[in-house]
Amino acid sequence: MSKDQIVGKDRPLCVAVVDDDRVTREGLRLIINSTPGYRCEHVFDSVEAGVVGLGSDPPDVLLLDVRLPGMDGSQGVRLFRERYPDLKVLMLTNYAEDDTVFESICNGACGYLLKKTPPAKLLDAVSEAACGGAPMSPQIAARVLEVFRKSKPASKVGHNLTPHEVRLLGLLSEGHSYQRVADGLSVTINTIRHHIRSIYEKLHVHSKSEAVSKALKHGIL
Amino acid sequence: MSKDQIVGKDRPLCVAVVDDDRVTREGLRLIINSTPGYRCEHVFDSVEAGVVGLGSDPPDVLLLDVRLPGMDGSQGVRLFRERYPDLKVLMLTNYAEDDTVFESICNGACGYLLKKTPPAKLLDAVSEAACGGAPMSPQIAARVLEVFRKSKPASKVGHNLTPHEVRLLGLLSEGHSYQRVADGLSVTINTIRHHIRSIYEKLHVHSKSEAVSKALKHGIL
DNA sequence: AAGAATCTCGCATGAACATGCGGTGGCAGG
DNA sequence: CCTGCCACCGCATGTTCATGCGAGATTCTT
Repeated sequence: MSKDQIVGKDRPLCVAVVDDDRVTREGLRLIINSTPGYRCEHVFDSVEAGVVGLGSDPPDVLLLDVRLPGMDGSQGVRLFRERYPDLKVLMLTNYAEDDTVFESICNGACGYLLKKTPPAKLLDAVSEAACGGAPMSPQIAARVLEVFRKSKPASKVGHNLTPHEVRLLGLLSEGHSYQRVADGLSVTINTIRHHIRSIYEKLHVHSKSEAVSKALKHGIL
Repeated sequence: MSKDQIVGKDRPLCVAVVDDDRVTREGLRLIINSTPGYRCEHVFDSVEAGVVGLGSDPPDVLLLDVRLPGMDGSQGVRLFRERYPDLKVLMLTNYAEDDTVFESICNGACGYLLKKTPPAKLLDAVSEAACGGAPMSPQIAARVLEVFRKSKPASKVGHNLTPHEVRLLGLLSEGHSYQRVADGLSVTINTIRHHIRSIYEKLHVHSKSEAVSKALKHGIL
């Protein structure tokens, strides 16, 4: 574990917490401060308080609750990341089903933990985040993978298309005309037309845009 | 931890291993069998050997090496999943940089671990996988998130398009002609033309197919 | 009340496309 | 050897599209 690269050095790993629940907040602070190599100096009850409270001395890692009064954590992560580009933000949530998972990730969160994560694993996750990793509770990771899979669904299935036809389709999707494609591939425009015909038959479409749409949605491109 | 839901019950968690390196293979078997609640009865040195060797009694979890002689693990995972739909496949790899990560995931792997993962964490991951989680080494998770972010980049940003224009674009991507869209929306074809013009300007494209392509890639549709 | 944005509609012209028909040659498998 | 699949080439017809120029209506902001 690359954990040792940080923990155990002269400087302790600095963690801040944003959570509207006082018990959780202080509990985390206690856990962190009672572990050698970790330090928690700042806790806040909202994103708004956090962005001003951190000042010019940001921590290494921020534990950020998802559900907060005022600005949501899933939105807030963007604020923090804009102000402190090196800050690693770990989201905390009670429910793996929460759809804000994806929003948070797109906004720059580097990890996502369930609040029921035991202290030892939580601290593990903190140091892994500090090292550039992306610790996630397995339930949450499962949801991410699910979406990930859907985004690249086919990948070689239903693929009657020949490699040539795929390449052609790719060029068309970039907005090239038949003539441009023909020139690019050093063939005649008539050849292009022929291939397009085959593509249309195989994809059961009748226009360039429909072909492109189908190809993209089915992961052919 | 939902681990307790499986481990500790009457039936031990059954694990199989596919790895071409004998030391790794037997090492894993030893680790697993020397831990209460886990059982490893089958180890194989290739995907091919695994798919026939498992027979009609598949394990709960399969640890599958990525790099293998013959069929790659990243491809093999599909085979295993087709034959045993309930089987959870955890990929093992030496390098987090490996691009087969994504291929494996799309092919049905439920998790991805670095081989240097310590035994305790590995067994943890196994039981988490068995419970439907998706354990991933943080370095690998970081790569997944990176790709994930890129795949949903805009989603509400750069969205100059008006709702009408978006709807129009959607219809066009389905292969409808201007006239059909016009009829569908009860407007003239000239109106459609005008909107298309605006869309082209905003997306900086010059053809239907390019517009559809850009819209799909940027998550506008 | 002025201005911006959006939606509506019109016309004209050249370019691009969809689809019909035809043909040659190569290479794999039955 | 023949049949199918693929890549290549040609032509002709009618349809659709891209883009130039206009204009009037609504709604929301300033």
